[in-house]
Amino acid sequence: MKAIVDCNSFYCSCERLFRPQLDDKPVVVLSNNDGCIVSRSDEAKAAGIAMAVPYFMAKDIIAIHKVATFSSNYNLYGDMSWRVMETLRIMLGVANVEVYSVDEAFLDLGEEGTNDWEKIGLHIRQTVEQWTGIKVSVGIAPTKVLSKVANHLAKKNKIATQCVVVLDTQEKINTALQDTPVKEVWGVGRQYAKKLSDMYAVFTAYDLSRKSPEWANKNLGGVVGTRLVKELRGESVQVMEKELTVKRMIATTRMFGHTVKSKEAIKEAIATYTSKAAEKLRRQYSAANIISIFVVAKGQDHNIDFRHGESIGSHITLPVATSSTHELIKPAVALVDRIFVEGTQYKKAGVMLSGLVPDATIQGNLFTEEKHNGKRLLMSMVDNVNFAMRNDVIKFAASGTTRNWKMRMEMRSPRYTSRWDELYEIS
DNA sequence: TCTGGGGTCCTAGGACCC
DNA sequence: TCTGGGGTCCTAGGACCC
Repeated sequence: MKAIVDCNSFYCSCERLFRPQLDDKPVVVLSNNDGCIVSRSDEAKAAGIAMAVPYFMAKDIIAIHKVATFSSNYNLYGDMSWRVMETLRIMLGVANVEVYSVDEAFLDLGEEGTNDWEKIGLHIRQTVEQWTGIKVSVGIAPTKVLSKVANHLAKKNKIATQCVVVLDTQEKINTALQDTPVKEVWGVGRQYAKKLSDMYAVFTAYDLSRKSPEWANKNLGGVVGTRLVKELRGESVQVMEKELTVKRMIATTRMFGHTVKSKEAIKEAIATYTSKAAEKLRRQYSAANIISIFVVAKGQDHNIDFRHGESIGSHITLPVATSSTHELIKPAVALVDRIFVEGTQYKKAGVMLSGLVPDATIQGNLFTEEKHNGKRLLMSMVDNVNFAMRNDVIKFAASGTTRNWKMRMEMRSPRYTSRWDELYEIS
């Protein structure tokens, strides 16, 4: 059996840990730049605040219902996430926990059919809450996709289910699938949901489970759809990812706090994002072959995908893969000259590193001097100092010092669990 | 006036190789 | 007039996830 453990309104729950007076009050957390609402407590949902709405559009309803509002505090959420995952690893063994996202993990519960899955689910939920203070929902079923369905039902019905739903018989599975609109199935997004209902009269997860894998192969994106239907029918084809996987692409992209029209400011931002991306790169012991940048002008769709849109992006393939900030910054900043247009107001920029390889086995280049991924040791020291002291104590001059393009973050709570000078105080 | 920031997998088609 | 049969690698683009 597989389980998925999903933290309830994760970012809001983290904020409440240190403000228990907010426990039964509406709470929301905003995205970077205080742009949209990305996490809502049940009370905020009940007040009618939708997911992902722009903050400025929700301000009225927030005021009316006195909703506690926070900027996102990723240091806090990251640390709490680690505590939750560590609890699961201690309970089930490292090999049986697959961290799926900051607030979700799949568990492998083994195959014995005699287990009391409800009891196991409840025990997991209670232990995580007791050890970390974070409330979770647990879905248990024969496959990953079905466990997601179970989890969905647990969250929809917290009181009756005690946040644990088990689908261990075909009967329970069928009932659950009939209660689930097809668009809520994991792997069915907006496009497929529309196609399924408009063209094939598939409205519920149950309808989809009645289709054959061959049908899915033809009409639902090939092998992806095939796997999806098989999982809905109880055949486990999505295996647990046992090993820590390294990322194949690393991106750092941000909206600016205000629009920016000076080329120098754009270059500072690109240099800063490159430093951030390079840190992520070194954290997973990778080096990058390709560096891409993009900018988004004021009028353009801010959601534009950084891999597309030739006109605003540019990339360069490096002669030799590297993870050194200084070797990445120079070409990244040079790319700004290619795409910057004088007189344009920009609102967003980003850097993306790809063509990633392990930094221990970098392919040399016949035509360049061998440098051994220059200054790897120096970079490690910079990373260590920045980690131990404070973000960006040491930075590259190209990143600038004024940074008037930096994003807004006006309502962030203290980093209670990861900064000595921001510890929770009891008076 | 103000709308996030990351990631994944898969497929089709073109270039190129023998 | 006729014109093989495999491969691989890369890129662009489409879908999805949180």
